[in-house]
Amino acid sequence: MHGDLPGSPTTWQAIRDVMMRRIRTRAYTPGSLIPNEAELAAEFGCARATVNRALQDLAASGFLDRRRKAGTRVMEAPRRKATLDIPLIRNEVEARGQDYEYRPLLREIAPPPGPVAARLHLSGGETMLHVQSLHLADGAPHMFEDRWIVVDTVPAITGADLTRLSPNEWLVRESPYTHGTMEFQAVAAGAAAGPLACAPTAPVLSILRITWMHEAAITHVQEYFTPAFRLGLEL
Amino acid sequence: MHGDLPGSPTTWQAIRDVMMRRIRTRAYTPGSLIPNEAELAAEFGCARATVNRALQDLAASGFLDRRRKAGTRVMEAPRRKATLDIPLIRNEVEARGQDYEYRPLLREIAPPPGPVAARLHLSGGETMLHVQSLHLADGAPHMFEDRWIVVDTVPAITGADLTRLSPNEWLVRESPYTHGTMEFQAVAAGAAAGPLACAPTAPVLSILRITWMHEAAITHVQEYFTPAFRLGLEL
DNA sequence: GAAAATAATATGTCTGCACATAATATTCCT
DNA sequence: AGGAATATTATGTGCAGACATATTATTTTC
Repeated sequence: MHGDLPGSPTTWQAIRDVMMRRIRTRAYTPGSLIPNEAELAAEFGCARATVNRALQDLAASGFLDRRRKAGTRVMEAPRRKATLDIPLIRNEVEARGQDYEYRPLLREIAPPPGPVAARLHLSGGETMLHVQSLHLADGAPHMFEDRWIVVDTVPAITGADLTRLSPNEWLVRESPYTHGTMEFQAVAAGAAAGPLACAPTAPVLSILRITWMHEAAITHVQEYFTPAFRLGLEL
Repeated sequence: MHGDLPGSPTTWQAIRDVMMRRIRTRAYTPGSLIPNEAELAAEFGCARATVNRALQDLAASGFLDRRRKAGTRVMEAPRRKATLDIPLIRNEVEARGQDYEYRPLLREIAPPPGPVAARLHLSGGETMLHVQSLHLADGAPHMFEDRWIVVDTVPAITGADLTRLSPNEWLVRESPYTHGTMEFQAVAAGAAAGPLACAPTAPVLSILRITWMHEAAITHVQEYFTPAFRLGLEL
């Protein structure tokens, strides 16, 4: 069982990688107990704290399940988590080497429509900033966004210049959020067909995103991507 | 600047949470340097290693940028990464309190079509297992999957009983993967319309997933969800 | 004045030790 | 036998000290 570390430096990352390999290759099978920290420390020739750091990392990534006294076991269904970073549209477009352009289409103060108010836990009488805008890549429509912002939560938004900076970029910079939700679905382009220059029946990927500052809703955005768009991510 | 910890226990998580709050509330502004580890250790009245553990966690989460000698600064655009766990369809359905059912539709040995071969870096002459199946929730169609499996990479699959266990569940149990990719897009139901019992023009969410064992492709799956489906996740 | 050598600094990490905490195993008592 | 008290065990976390490493700042050299 020895021979995995050829006398190499015993950093906690190195130990994590060896353990990861053992999990992947099923040297440790799903559901089984792995040796305890003291034994592993002896095997790797390092301090127990170093093993502990490595195993904590794997547990945080969902590959191990650790419980005091019960020991450490390999997770049955290694809940593969895809980490999908949510880049600013600008960065996403520019990362592909394309030119980014932002075009504001509408800006008004209005009360929220029923579904928006409901999702944000509002009564419906609040003052909200309603913004529609189009994001372009190399001059072609890329994404149309329909956004509602709760003015009470982010008062400074009313004074923001949203002609050059997109509301999302402004919010990211000026208004941190504590949590939020996202929903992906496929819809017919419908009202977004005009700005996206596609057929109203064309299937488009739509993302609904809602963010919160503690119990106060910040914003509600529905994004409609151009029909050809594919959202890719690594596992 | 003191008074954040009322003499409470100084665990690294507590320190992380205090620092997180300072970032969120802009006590530390984006782009700015925060005090170094020694200073923070003095402030919190703990060892430097404890502060280090806390800051490493925040850096791993993307809130801080740390560099030797340069110090630690708050990330300009806290790249929020949504972690989307990829549950087995069975678990996803059952988590909603619905009955899960799996129905195999097709099973054949065939060479891969061009696009599949290209994405898996195959020549096109390989033996592959082609499987189509339908996943149902409470008796209604939920997802249709069209899967190609590289027999050379997973020889045992040819002997697997896929009439009761879905190929995905079999693969998760028997064949670990090293990495993979996912792509989301909106498409017209098309050929999936039959199994999903919807119009061929209905917009459906489609996920393309490819997994690898080192350089060898394992499987290529195209999943088509029922039109009403929304994929939700937390930020 | 430009390039090279040197110093200073902040983070990265390991070690050995101590004690805390949670969960299980064992013993003891009635 | 049943239940409560106690011991045992594996992980969780803290501490102080030491050295490694990357990067920037400073000084020296030609």
